[in-house]
Amino acid sequence: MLDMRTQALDNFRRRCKEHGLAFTFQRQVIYEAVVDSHEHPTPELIYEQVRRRIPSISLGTVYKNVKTFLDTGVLKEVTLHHGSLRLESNMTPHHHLVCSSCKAIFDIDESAVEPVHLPKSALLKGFSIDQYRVEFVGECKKCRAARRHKS
Amino acid sequence: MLDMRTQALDNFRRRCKEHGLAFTFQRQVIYEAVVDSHEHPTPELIYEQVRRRIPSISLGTVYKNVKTFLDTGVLKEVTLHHGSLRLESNMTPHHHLVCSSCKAIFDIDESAVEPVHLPKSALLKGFSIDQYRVEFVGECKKCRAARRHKS
DNA sequence: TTGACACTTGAGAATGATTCCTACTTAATG
DNA sequence: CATTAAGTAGGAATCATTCTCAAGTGTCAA
Repeated sequence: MLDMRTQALDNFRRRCKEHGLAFTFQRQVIYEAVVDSHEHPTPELIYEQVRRRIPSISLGTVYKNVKTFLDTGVLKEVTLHHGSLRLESNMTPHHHLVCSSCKAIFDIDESAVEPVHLPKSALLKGFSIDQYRVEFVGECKKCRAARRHKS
Repeated sequence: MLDMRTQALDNFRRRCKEHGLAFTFQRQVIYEAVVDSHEHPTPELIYEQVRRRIPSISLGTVYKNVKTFLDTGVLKEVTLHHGSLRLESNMTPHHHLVCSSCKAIFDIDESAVEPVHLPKSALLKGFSIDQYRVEFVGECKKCRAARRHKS
């Protein structure tokens, strides 16, 4: 038990070093809160969890470190399109091509992708499935060109 | 040309009736702005477009009607998770099962879904693809049960 | 170990996205 | 055409997120 704690701490300390981040207690607790939560939490939820261990922590610190973790690749975000609602008028099933840099979204016709079957694990959980979409994430032509110019 | 306009208008008028919505000019212009934009626009962007035709329109009206369109199924949203950042600590490739009602997200192991090949259309557009994810959308056990109780 | 310096924290103000409220129109219906 | 339910503009209110700054802490070389 204590071993696991210590080990987790060491792991995180190493990870910070790898990513050039200073190790702080706040960071450790925030990171652990995300890992321990199996529900893809929001920053607000993390804040609630972390406050149990560090009552004086500020919401701003949670946001700042979440951002740092995202920037350095310690964590990921579920969707690249949080922040603002994006609308869709094509009501027929189709897939998406997303640029991770400029967030542009291109439609891909359903027929261009071979059908995906529902995984058994989904049905086991009592889920009813209405549809699925495949999201291909990459970099669009423009953004690639722009990045080359810089470097 | 004029025919197409008239036809589009009639189409939209019919669609409103089908969904029990009053037909208004604002609604028509907002809807057309979404359909004409091929970039999965934000409400703000729609607002800018619509203002060219109806300078007096208010942003609130755009939001309200977008919401109405979403509620009635005239439009869809690209992601169910705009609004707040959702974090991911599982850095290995995997897929998601999403409840359209409570927005819960469950992970599905990559091995549970047969590999999807990249569509040619993506490559044609000069896109470089890093990864893909499949998102299965449906209703979780809890939400289904809750809905049954109501009705 | 220590000191300098850069990075981090907490608190609150500021911003951006979205919803709510209200008084004033307008569309639908008979 | 009159009634009535629904929609509109405008602004205030709310929620999520970022920014600012003064005070505190981690890092690294000596």
